[in-house]
Amino acid sequence: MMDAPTLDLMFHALSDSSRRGMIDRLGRGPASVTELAEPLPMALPTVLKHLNVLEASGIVQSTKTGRVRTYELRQERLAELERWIADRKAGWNITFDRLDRFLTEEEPEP
Amino acid sequence: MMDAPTLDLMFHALSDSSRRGMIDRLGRGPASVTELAEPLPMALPTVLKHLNVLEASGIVQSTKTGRVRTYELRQERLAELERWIADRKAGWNITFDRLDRFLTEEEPEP
DNA sequence: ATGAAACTTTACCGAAAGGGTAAGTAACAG
DNA sequence: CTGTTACTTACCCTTTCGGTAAAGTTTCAT
Repeated sequence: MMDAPTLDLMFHALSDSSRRGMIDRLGRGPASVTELAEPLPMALPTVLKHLNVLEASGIVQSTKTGRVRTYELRQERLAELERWIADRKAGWNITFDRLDRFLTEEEPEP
Repeated sequence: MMDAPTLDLMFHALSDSSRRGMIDRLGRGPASVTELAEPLPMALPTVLKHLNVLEASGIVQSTKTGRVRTYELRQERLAELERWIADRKAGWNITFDRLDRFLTEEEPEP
């Protein structure tokens, strides 16, 4: 069960199209800062900030080897988010309606 | 296929726990502004802003009857978001690996 | 016709977000 | 040991965000 602050960070991380672009890129395998920055129309330090946001949210993970830092996607985290949405999308309507009918002793549906 | 600005709005809408609380509430059926505001520790105008954010993103929809405005969830939109995440979670790795092997005429896996 | 209920609008505030420059450090390549 | 590559840090600037109070509007009940 993901807690509220984590959900804040993850959804916020996804709310920017540059960051989503990086995620798309990482979907095809790990990449360095420079590789991730290359298609983006912004300065390197700005890219770094985006990557920090992504990593702080847990969507992405990085390790440094020599002078290059390599980022990779953490699909499990995306899976958790997907689950969160799936739960809301479904809605608890039917279940609660049935429960309510049961508790109030009304007629079952025809 | 949802466009970038829409994704921005939807993910941003979900990045606040008060707004997610409203979504949870709406998962059990439509509700008025007052009902949605009731559990939240903030002034009405603030709640209104949150609802506007949710509605602008398309996650929620409202109609006014008399003096009360009723909000309801739009699960289709959540379904679209879920799909977006699912696509990234899966990763295009396998497909591209196979394509790459095919294009470069390497040996197939043992 | 009056008043309460249920929003709505306006105006303002402090903090955080997204962007940039400039300068700094760390590891290679020669 | 010097230059270059690949990040990293430190600030600065502007816009957006979440929140407020106060005043306005529209309905509904009496």
